[in-house]
Amino acid sequence: MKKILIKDIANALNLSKTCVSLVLNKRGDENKISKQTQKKILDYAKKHNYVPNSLARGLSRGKSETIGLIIPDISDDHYAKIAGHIEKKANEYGYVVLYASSNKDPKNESKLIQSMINRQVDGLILASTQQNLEDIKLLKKKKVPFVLIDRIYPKIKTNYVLVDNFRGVQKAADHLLNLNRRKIGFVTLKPGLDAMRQRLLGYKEALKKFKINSNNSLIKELSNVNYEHEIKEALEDLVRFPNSVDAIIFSTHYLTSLGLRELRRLNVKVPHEVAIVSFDELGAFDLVDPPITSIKQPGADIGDFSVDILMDEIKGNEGGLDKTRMLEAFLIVRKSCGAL
Amino acid sequence: MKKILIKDIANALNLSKTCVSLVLNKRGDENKISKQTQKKILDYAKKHNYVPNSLARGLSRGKSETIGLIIPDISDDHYAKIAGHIEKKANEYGYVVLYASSNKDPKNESKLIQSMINRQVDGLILASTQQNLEDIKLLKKKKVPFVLIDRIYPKIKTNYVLVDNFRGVQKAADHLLNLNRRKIGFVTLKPGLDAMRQRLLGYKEALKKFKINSNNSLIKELSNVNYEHEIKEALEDLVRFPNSVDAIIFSTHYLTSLGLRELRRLNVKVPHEVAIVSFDELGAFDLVDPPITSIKQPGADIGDFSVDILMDEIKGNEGGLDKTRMLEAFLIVRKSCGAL
DNA sequence: AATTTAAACTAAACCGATTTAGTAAAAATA
DNA sequence: TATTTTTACTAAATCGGTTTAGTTTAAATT
Repeated sequence: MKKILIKDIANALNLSKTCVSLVLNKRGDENKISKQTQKKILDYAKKHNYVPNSLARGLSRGKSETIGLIIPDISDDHYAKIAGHIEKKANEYGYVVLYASSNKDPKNESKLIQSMINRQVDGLILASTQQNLEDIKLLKKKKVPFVLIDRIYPKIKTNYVLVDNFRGVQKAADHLLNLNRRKIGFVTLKPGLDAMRQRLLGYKEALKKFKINSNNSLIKELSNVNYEHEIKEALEDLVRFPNSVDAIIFSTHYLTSLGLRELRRLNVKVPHEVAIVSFDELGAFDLVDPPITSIKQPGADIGDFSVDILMDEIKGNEGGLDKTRMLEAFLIVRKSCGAL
Repeated sequence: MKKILIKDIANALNLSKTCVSLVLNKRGDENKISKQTQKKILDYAKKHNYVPNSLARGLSRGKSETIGLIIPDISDDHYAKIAGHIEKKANEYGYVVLYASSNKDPKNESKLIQSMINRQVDGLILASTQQNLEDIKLLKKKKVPFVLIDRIYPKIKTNYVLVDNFRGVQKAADHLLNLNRRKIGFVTLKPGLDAMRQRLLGYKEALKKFKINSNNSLIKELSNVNYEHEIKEALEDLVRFPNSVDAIIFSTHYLTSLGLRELRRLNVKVPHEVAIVSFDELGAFDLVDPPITSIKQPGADIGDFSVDILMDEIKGNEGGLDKTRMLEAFLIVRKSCGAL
């Protein structure tokens, strides 16, 4: 029951390695290997359960039927969902996924890109830390097929699969405004990420269209490392006079969770006193008290489209068409915004 | 800026490939390569940013510094968390993770195991479908280093990292019993998985110790494919006379979510009329109305221990000591059980 | 001075595939 | 019948490393 190699098949059938290899790669006909010989080889291979050594094959062909996926953190709900879809779709194309989490560290990300490349991945899908301009440029120059998801490098033209953060938040704010909420707070993270910037802009744009002056004291930008503490003060400030907001938009799901806990502590009635909307959601948001109105990101589409584009890229099409797919985020209306 | 190979370094410095390879693998001293030569090689390599081609290296050494991780589904919260920890820990050991989801299909799992092996992974961590006895036996026979997590094959002695499902549920039931709930329902999946069997046994054991006869009509075993529908009828039956339960234990988090929705639809007051406890939890369970008492699985430990054991296994120790780590699950008490 | 030993490397085989550039024998054509 | 084509393969190079078994030169020992 030990591993069987091409050489073994060749020896057993008194044929050359070449012949066996050709047949096993379905290139027997075009190379005029007789039908009988082909059958003999195929049968023998099946019977002895031959499977090629992917490393050897990858080495000699310079490809590996593997794509690399680098994300900030696989244990984050959002990325886990995307990863699941990417894997499924990649499998359909006959590819396997090698994944790695950068843990939001650009240095780490850089190493991982290197590591993926010398593992001969055929392409990369990357939710970048957004602080790796040089690596991305290099990928482009080296013509490594890749797709950036979720995060944008404004200076680089390439393949992107993005969510329309701007419109997403705008929808949420519109919704609140239409429900006659006028003092809307916005709790977000400092704009290290373009996504955060876009969400803030979407918020401002919505207010503008309603002819409401955006008031900076209603906008709370928390530090990426210390948000768990900062959010307490931020919410107290939003809720108290003179701000006295009647609604809050949280720019990401974990801020929502933390924020809601805080609002409860402050004895603020949601949604009567303050309505809330969350960008992105967690599994049980519909069961929360109150169920949380969320802007839902299309995780399945992000996964599917990124693989589709990557496959295009891999299959030659080196025109370098720089495909960008901007996906819509949807508002899921529940009770927390006061609509129901 | 193109890829630089060992051959290139050798040529540039007028040395042999052997010499360069030895030095780059830190085997220069033991092979008596002069310090100067070593420095020359190292400097040149650094300067030109040499990184070995992992496929070539893997092929020739028969190892790849990669471990394979096969789980039912990466987008499941529980497995995503575990995967995150496995990756982190593996990285500490200098390993990379190749992951794949079996989607709960044994055939698929079987293929993935094959695929991982001919990618020369140095070891496997496997949350099996539990219907792959043959493959697991084969792994053992072939002495492939591997660790099974979360799922057990009672017939196979090998390395396991498991959660004590029995004790976990027992704790939950004890807790409810101590709160004077006496008619406790148990909603679970048909016991395809040993974990489910253990949870059921834990429930029964707790009742037994309290001298309560377990009543089969209080136990609802739903089909793995159709539970979303079946749960409705199951809950109605539990809640109505003559069953009229005063508590329910759900054997996994998604049953809890579905179940809670259903209880709301039935206008059952949780926890006043019916207390609930969930095995395993979802991110926002503390925010749900009411916050859900859960039996929390030690995801971090599962990840860490499984990698530790696997590394032991890989680093020789072929004694085949069949290490088993049984981890405790903890009860997190919140309002849904009526305690607070 | 002859022989051993040590230092500092190197040639070539190997890992297990793929692929290029043939070749021998049979069949077709002139 | 001699030549060309076609059929049905095969030898050997290649991918980019690692590793085994030497080799050469200088230093140490007898």
